[in-house]
Amino acid sequence: MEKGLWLFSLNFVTMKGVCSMTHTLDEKVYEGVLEQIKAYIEDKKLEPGDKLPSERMFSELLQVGRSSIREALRALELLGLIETRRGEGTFMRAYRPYHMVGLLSKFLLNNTRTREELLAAKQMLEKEILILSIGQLSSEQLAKLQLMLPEACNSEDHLKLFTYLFEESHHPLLLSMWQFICGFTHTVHDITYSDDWYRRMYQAMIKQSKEQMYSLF
Amino acid sequence: MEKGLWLFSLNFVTMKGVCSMTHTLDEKVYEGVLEQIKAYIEDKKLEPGDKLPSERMFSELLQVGRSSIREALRALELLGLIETRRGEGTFMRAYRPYHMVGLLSKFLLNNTRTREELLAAKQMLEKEILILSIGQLSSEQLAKLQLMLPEACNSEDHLKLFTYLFEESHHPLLLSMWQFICGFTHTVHDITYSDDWYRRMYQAMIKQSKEQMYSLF
DNA sequence: AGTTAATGGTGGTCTGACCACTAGATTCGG
DNA sequence: CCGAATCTAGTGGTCAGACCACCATTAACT
Repeated sequence: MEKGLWLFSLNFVTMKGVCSMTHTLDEKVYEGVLEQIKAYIEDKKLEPGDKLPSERMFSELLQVGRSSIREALRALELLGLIETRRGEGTFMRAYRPYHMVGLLSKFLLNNTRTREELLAAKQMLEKEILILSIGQLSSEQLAKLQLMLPEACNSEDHLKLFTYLFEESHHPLLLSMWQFICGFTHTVHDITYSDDWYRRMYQAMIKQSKEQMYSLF
Repeated sequence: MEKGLWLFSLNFVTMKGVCSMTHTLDEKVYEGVLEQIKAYIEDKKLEPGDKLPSERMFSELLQVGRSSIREALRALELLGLIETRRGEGTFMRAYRPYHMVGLLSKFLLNNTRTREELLAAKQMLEKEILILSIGQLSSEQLAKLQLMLPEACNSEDHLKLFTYLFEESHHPLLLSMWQFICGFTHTVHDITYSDDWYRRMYQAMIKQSKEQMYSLF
């Protein structure tokens, strides 16, 4: 049958220490499975959208129980690397950092959910993206930016403006972190900037002056 | 017996659509279990080191199969929230994101785009905590800080130094974010600062000069 | 030809069983 | 009486088999 060409090299001969140690001791099976699946993905050069073998197939290929396969797949799903559709199968998925950020934050915020922390983190991200954007925007982008300057202290406009900045700077990780925090601060009292603040921000952006930008915070 | 005071409210009576839908459709059982376990932890105020009920206990309490319990626990383990010891049980754990980080990094080695993003985010956090620390440290803390200045470009010392800063500033959210990112950059080539950099950073801290601090980046 | 019914494959879940391991109770020997 | 060896109950780790709900395809029927 030769079903094991790239096969699992761990076999648990547990009798009296006779144990073919391809794996470090105490390594759980699902961790080994994870390695093998990764190897499979790389070997077959699977890309987002491609279909993975079924759980039963993997189970037979790797010679481990289906539950172990499932635990490994669950890990990959948590990481946002695969997607499972009941009745269809398991598919590769484009890696999206926000998945990870959201997941993390969900638990991070259990211990640390003081308002001040969230606001500080949010402000930090906004400051950072402004600094990163300095000198990076074309005249067209600057014009767009000017149009987005809020006339009133409107939180929606604020959201739009910074979303635009994050997107144009091609930094999805920072964007997702910021968006997530915004999701929380939205309910509570949020920091609001004055109209003047936005104007000065825009001036600093035009003049490409980091000092002026920093002085805003 | 009254075993279900805070109990799971989903019960899958699958006969002919008689199904008490407390959960949104298509939610997987293990996701519901995750919520319940989280609620249990908060309700019982479990802290790092405390023991959780056994898998079989949870299975009976929540009226779901043990495998579903295990999938939820596996997720918590990946997130670094719990620790399982064979023959002993499942225990709470101080949050350490490195597990998930290690897993993820195995799958993202080749994505340079992601790598750059992570480094940028890391640097942003380090800059921020330095700024936040200015003027907040006592003379004793400054002395400690001075002792921690790395003589060589040592990544371990770097880690210690910033961990100290994050902790002293009582900003666990930023600390967690930073630690998480460090987990990634640890494996790959990391940004390193020169000895001189650390000295100037210390000088800026003493002089309480934001400008000097900013100029480091 | 177009609609409907049957089929096989898939992930999702539950059950029961066995293993290796640990800690505490029990027993034994001094 | 006390220390050491042993037994035991409970735990996580794993597997196998079974069922379910779901989906896509195919086969059958009108």
